[in-house]
Amino acid sequence: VPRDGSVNRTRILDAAETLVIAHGFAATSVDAVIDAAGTTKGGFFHHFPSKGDLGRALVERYAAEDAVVLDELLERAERLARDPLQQLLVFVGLLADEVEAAMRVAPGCLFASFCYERELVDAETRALIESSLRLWGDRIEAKLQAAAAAYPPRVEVDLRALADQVTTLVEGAYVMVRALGDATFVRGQLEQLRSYLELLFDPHPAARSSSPAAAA
Amino acid sequence: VPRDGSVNRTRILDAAETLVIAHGFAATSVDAVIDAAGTTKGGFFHHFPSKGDLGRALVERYAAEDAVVLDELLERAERLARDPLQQLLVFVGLLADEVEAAMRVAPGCLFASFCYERELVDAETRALIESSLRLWGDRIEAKLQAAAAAYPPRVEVDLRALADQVTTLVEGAYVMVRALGDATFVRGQLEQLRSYLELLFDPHPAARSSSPAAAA
Amino acid sequence: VPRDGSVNRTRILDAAETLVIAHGFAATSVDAVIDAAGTTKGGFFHHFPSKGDLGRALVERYAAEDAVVLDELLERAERLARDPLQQLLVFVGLLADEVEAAMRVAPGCLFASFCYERELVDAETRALIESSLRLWGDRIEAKLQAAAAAYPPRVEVDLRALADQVTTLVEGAYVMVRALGDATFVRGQLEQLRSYLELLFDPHPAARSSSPAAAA
Amino acid sequence: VPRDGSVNRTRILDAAETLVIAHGFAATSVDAVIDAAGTTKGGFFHHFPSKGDLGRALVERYAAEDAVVLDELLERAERLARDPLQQLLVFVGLLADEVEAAMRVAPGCLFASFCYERELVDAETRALIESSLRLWGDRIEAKLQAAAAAYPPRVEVDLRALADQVTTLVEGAYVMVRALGDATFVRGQLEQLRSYLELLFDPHPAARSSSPAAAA
DNA sequence: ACAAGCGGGACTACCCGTTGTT
DNA sequence: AACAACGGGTAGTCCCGCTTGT
Repeated sequence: VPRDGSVNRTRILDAAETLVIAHGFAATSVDAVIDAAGTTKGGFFHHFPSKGDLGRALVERYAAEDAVVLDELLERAERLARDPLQQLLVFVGLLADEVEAAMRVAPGCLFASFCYERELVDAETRALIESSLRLWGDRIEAKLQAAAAAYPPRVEVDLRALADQVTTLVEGAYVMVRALGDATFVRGQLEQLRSYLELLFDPHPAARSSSPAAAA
Repeated sequence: VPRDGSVNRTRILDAAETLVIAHGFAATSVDAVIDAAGTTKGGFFHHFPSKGDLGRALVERYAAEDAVVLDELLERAERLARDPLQQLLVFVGLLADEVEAAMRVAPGCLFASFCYERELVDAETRALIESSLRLWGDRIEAKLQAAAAAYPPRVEVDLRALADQVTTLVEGAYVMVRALGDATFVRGQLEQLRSYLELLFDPHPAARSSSPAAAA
Repeated sequence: VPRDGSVNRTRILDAAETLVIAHGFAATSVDAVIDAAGTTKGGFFHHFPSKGDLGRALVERYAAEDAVVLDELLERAERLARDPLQQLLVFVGLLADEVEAAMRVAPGCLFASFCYERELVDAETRALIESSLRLWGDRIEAKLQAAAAAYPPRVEVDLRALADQVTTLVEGAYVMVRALGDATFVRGQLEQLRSYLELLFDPHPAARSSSPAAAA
Repeated sequence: VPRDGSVNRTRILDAAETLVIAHGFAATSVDAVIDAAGTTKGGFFHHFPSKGDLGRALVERYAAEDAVVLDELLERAERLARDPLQQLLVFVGLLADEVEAAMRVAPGCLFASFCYERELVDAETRALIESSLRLWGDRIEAKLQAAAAAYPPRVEVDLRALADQVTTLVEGAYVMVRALGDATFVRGQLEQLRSYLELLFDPHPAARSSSPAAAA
């Protein structure tokens, strides 16, 4: 192997990811990426024939990491609880931790950054984003079906839409956090989802009424 | 009326809004706006001293329209139902109609477009977005408190977070719709919220498992 | 009319023509044209949306001037002689003067410059060049037919090929002049053509043999 | 033989020659040559210290091949005919075949490609081109003198200019073929030259008008 | 001999904003 | 008040050639 270019390549991707999440893709100039990564035009275009290729590589890497996070959270939830409903509740809790931490680092989802410049993104990259988001829905829907089999839902629900609510809330929370500037916002939203799941699959609804209350 | 420059101004804003929602603000060039609006450089810079001023004007107009929509939906909900819980449920339903229709026209929220280029947006514009989003939370939270007073929530909940879930779901849905390409997605998410509200404020939980319909 | 941009535009075209003939089109950078024309990037791209458009404009102007030269030379030849053969001989002589003068200014034909980067030139520009060169053939062929009607050619000849020999020799001479550095070269070649025409349409071949000779 | 680098070198030269004739030298990037030759940066700069060196090598090889072609055509003409005039006529005919075939492969003369970017070519390369073209003139002029000795020319002619007409017509024809897209064009021009030579050195001009064929 | 990462500069294209002119 | 011409700067792309490694 000649000089290992992957180091430089990774530095470029890291710098670009930060900048894209902060400013958007179009507003992130190649020069800015180069400066942040400490490399040069030549080096950049050696690794990425065009800015569009950088975008695709960015999304590819992000999607791969995203899939790993999903797997890990599910796995941990499955280890921490045996009951499918409990696993789901734990999963949502773990996710809240994860996302809140991520928001403190970089308050934004790379996928959303690209979605908000949708018309300028090539089809391949869009497909990558789509399948990444669908993966979350698929995995969570499966868990929901297991939970629904054990605990019949108290109202008729579209389990797919419910599964997609996880990603929807997280994506929405990213926007809200950017607008309101409060990183704890996600947790609040995911807590609502946990309450919903508990109420929806509650086998003994009447027993609950003992705990009253509402926060300010 | 003598020659009214506001016609031209409106045409520029309309064209710009469409382009910004499609491509983002940074990727929307003044020239492109001019072409789409059918005007010229001179005309543009007569109405907007700089591109940034266009951005602010865009957000201002969008915020004003947004406040009107919020008012109207709440008012209609209040006319259609007397019970605060029912008003909320109606409101969420009306909102689903509204947003789904908006998504077919332009699948995106202007606020989110600017949030995703946050670092580049001036403080005044950001403040405008923030207060717009907080307004929804404020109004809905008030309704929730009324509902909670009438129907003690079956689990402890943060009513503010619950109120914010409306905007969070809508913003998240915009991202998801762009990623998945399915405009009906919002409705599915807001239906979940309705179910959650029903379960949360249900005065007769035990009776539910047989009749899944909403109580009067 | 606002500020008269045609002055600036003409300056750009003049500078570009000189540079393209000297270095070729690809090797002529827009920056070099700008410097030579004393204008700026903005000014340049206002008049020519792309470098390719400059190329086309260059060829268009050159073709128009070329057609004028052809007309004038033919007209002058027709005034200086009545006999079609004599007109042709005069025409070739006038052309020699014209081309030799042109070569001292800029030793090259713009058409040829573009032909030598043929694969990079757009179809419209190529068509323009083609029809310009065909025009010379057409006009000269017509004259040749008149001459041939008066003086039957002494050998069978393709009058079209003979007509095209004028442009072929001029184009070839441009290459040779660039290679050998001798601007008088064209005259020598066109003199040959005159001799050929004289011999070909000579009504009294036998009488000629009295003048022997050959130069070193 | 051990590893022979000359194979790779030749592949580079071949690829470069094709590209230069198609696009010109300046417009031919080293990267494009590398791709077409199937080699790499390292390989290229091993054989050619700079792009300019490639240019010179290209011209050197082309000049050498050109000299061989000239020798062969003259030699064949000398074998096919004994009379110097006939040898010339045969030579021009053979040349027409040769050039027409060459034009179908690559419609252009490498020398002319460089001449049309004259200002950018180094002196050594230019000298090479000049002497190559002079060589044709020298050899043909010698033949013409032999012919003129045997058959006194019917009009006073500059034999050097006449000798140079061969290269001039061929170079001019390359331009015309590129412009008009008709590879048979050269033949037509060289046929004119043959007619001219026949008429010029015709010992029995009067007899011609009835028998247009060539005399033995 | 060849392979590939890399440096930095140059090129085309475009962008935002200004200036005159009608 | 509308508009073309213009100014200067920046964007993305590519290019040549050097260096480091095998």
